[in-house]
Parts: sequence; structure tokens; C-alpha cells
Amino acid sequence: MPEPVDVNTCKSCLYRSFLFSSLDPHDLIRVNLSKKEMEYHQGEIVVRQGDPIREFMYLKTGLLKISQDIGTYGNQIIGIAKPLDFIGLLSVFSEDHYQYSITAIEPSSLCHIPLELMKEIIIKDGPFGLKILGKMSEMNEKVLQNRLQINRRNLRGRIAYILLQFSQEIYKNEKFTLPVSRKEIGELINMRTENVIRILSEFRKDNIIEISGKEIVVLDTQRLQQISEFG
Amino acid sequence: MPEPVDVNTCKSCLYRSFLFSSLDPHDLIRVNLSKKEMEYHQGEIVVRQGDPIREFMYLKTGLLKISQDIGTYGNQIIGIAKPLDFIGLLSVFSEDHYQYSITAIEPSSLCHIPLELMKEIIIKDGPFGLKILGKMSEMNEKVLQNRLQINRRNLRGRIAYILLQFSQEIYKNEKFTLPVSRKEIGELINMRTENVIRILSEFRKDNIIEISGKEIVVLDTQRLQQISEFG
DNA sequence: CGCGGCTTTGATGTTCATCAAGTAAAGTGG
DNA sequence: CCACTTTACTTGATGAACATCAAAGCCGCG
Repeated sequence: MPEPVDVNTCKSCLYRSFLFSSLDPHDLIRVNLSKKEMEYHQGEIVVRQGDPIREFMYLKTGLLKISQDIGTYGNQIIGIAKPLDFIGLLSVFSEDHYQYSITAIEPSSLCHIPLELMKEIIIKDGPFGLKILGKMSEMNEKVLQNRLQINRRNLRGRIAYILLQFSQEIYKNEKFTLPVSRKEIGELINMRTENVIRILSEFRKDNIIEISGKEIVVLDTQRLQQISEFG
Repeated sequence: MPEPVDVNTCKSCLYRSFLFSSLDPHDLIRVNLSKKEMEYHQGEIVVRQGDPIREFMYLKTGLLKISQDIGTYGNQIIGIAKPLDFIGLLSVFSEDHYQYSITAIEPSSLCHIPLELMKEIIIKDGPFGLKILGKMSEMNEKVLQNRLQINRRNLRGRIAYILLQFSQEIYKNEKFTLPVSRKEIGELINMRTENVIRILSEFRKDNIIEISGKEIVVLDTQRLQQISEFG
């Protein structure tokens, strides 16, 4: 079960996010009063595909996976969200039920704000609405480009691409622990688990990476970039 | 060259779009005064990837293709936009240069509104901003889902899928004229031109469709749906 | 009328999914 | 805590799906 937390006022919480910076003090207080901050354990489900959307969410710390059940075809992972990624904006303003499931793949802390309050503030505070518009546009763009990037690569390129993403975008370190299984990597970059494993082993044999279970060390970033680019 | 048109006031123009319906009369007049309506011939480029974004655009009639140059790898067609698709919302609020090229693939009429004016109105008119937010969310969702749908199908499934899209979503008729070349279909659904042709011929031989150049008649919609679903 | 791009079909090879089978790791209940 | 079950991981072999290469006809356009 997710655990409610009650440590931060929005002052400090929102200080870190740059989203609410310009908000009218009165509105900030209202957000502060009605927000709920929750901690999720690794593996815990944050929202389930099909649930009604009642809140705007914002990832403070941790890592999430956004996925979609596609019946017989299994599970499609759309992407991985890190703090400041505004994954809560995905279809919040156009649907009334979640099109995606969201799962914590690392211990995560999320801030929940009633959607009605958000809408109210957007209506009242034009510049804030415009800011949300920008963030949303940005995030959607990023997700779409990510999918396009993945799909135009061959399997080796996809593995290289995703390893670079973990190393450079997410953990900012050549050494990191995979937050997902081999199977999930396959679901994320559209390939079979067996081939994920095969190509990872291949990279290991070629001294491009070191692997030990979920521990990865990128030894040759440049080579990875080359494979990501040219296959 | 695109030709400016000067026939409609926003009263009638915007009546058809449901976007501006709630706008303050004063703002409506301002939009009306500064909007430019332009006609594009088939094949004409509306915006070029890399151009600065200065306008919000809205397709009144016709058909557009949204594409992206990906260097050595050729050209990726992201999608096809029809009236009411709000393709103008793609990355308008997060980027200052177009990430995509937009080309008329049928004679098209577009309404151009200065982006600054749009932003100004969004800031002033909260409910309008919220409406834009909803439309944008909706459109992004649609584009993303479309890409995911395409990429999880095999080649036969992709052709079936895109034929159904033309027939049911775009032309609402079993008989239609392809607005794009075989090559472009390949760029749209991620496959080689040769295979586009091969599978179209296959469908013809199986009496699922009739083909004559760019003229297509869907003879067996149900079969197409089945192939789209199960490959 | 000739050039370049689009269309078409066939042949070939590569890439990848699938099947199979075994080991390791991680939960689960007694 | 240990037997048991399940899930994750790994490697190899095979075949299907798809890209690529090649060659020729077609069409539109300068």
C-alpha cells in the first residue's frame, strides 16, 4: 500500500518543481492544503489503466513505468518517467479514464493534486495555464520522438539506445542498476526477451558493457553511441 | 505559392470549428482581423522543419501530411491530418522551431493566427486555455496511439490498418483516391515501398480490394479488419 | 524525347521471432 | 527454514518475415 507522507509544505516541495513558481500565494496555499504526498514501494501500482482520472500527479523522486495492456499481445511499455517529466500530463485533460497504467519501478514519491483544483487554477490563472500547456507539449513531444527513435533502429541499435538512455538521461552514470527485467526491456523497445538477453551478452563479450544480473557498467559509451546510431 | 483568401469572416469560419465558440466577442474580432486564410495546392509545403513557429494553424479543408527528415534514413511520416485534427498544436507551445514539415497532400485551406495573439488570449481567457489544453492532449494521444498501433502489427496488418484508416476515418467511403505514393505509405507505416506494393497486390488477388493506380475500392472491410487485428 | 522518380515482380539473404530446454533466482506455504 | 512452485534468465536451433538487390516498364515533366 502507498503511504501518505506529511513532511513538506508546498513551499519547499514546489520550490524544487518549477511548475508552481509563479502561482498566486492564495492558490499556493490551496494546493498545499489539498495535495497528498504518497510514497510507493518498488513494484507498486500508482494508477491502473481504466481508473477514473481525479488527480494531477507529479513525480518528486523515484522512477515510474508507463504501460498499456494490449490484450493478447501482452504489454506495451510506453516509456519511463523520471522526476520533472510531467508524466501526469499524459491524457489528463482529454480523457476521464487512464489510458495507461503507471507503476513505480523504484521507490517513488508522488504528489497528488485534485484535478478539479488544477483546472480551476488554470481557468483563473492564465499564465499558469500557458505554462502547463508548454510542459504538456514538451512531454508529449518527447514521448513521441522516443517511440519514433526506437522504432527506426534494429535490435542492436535499440539496446544501445536504451542503455545510453539509462546511463545518460536517467542515472547520469556509467554504472547503474537496471530498474526493469529483461522482459520489460523487450516490452519497452519492442523486441523479444530472448533477443534482449542475446544482445546484452553480445555487448558483454565485445567489452562494451559489464553485466552482473541487473548491474550494468557501460565501458565504451562511444561504441554504444555508434551502435545506437548505425546499428 | 499559397494563395491568400479573403472570403470568410471568423463568424462563419469559426462556427464550423468548435474551438473558438466561447470566445469573447472582442477577442473574436481581433482573431478575425489578424487571421490569414491561405489555400495550398496539392504538394505544396505549408511549413518546413526548422522554420520558426510564429503562427497557430488550423486546417479547414483538405489533407496534410506531417513528416520528419531523419537524415540518412530518409523521411518519417508521423501522420496524416484532416480538418478538426488540430495538427497545429503539435509542438507549438514548447518549441520555437518546427520539428516537422507539413505538406498539403490535397488542395487545402488553412487558417493562420499569430501565435502571440493566441497566447495572449489563452492568458486572458482561462476557459479557452483549458479547452486548448484538452484538444492538445487529445491530439497528442491520438498520434501516439496511432504510432503504437502501427508498430505492433506485421506488414499485412499495417497495410490493412492504413487502408481502413483511409476508408473509414478520412474519406468515409470504401472508394477513395490515395493521396500519397506507395513510397509515402511505406514512410508512414514503417516498411519498404516494395512490400507496400507486394501486399497491396496480394490483397487485390484475394479480392479484398480493387486497385487502379491510386484509386482504391475496399471490397471486404471485414476481412481487412481481421487482417489489421490478427495479421 | 529523354531523364528521373514511381511502380512492379522476382530472387536472395539477413534479421528477427519462435520453439525448446535447461539453469538460476525469487516467492509461497507448510 | 526448507521443499515447492513460479518467474526470470540464458543459449541454441529453426523457420518465417522482411529488407535488399536487380531489372524492367511506366509516367510526368522539363
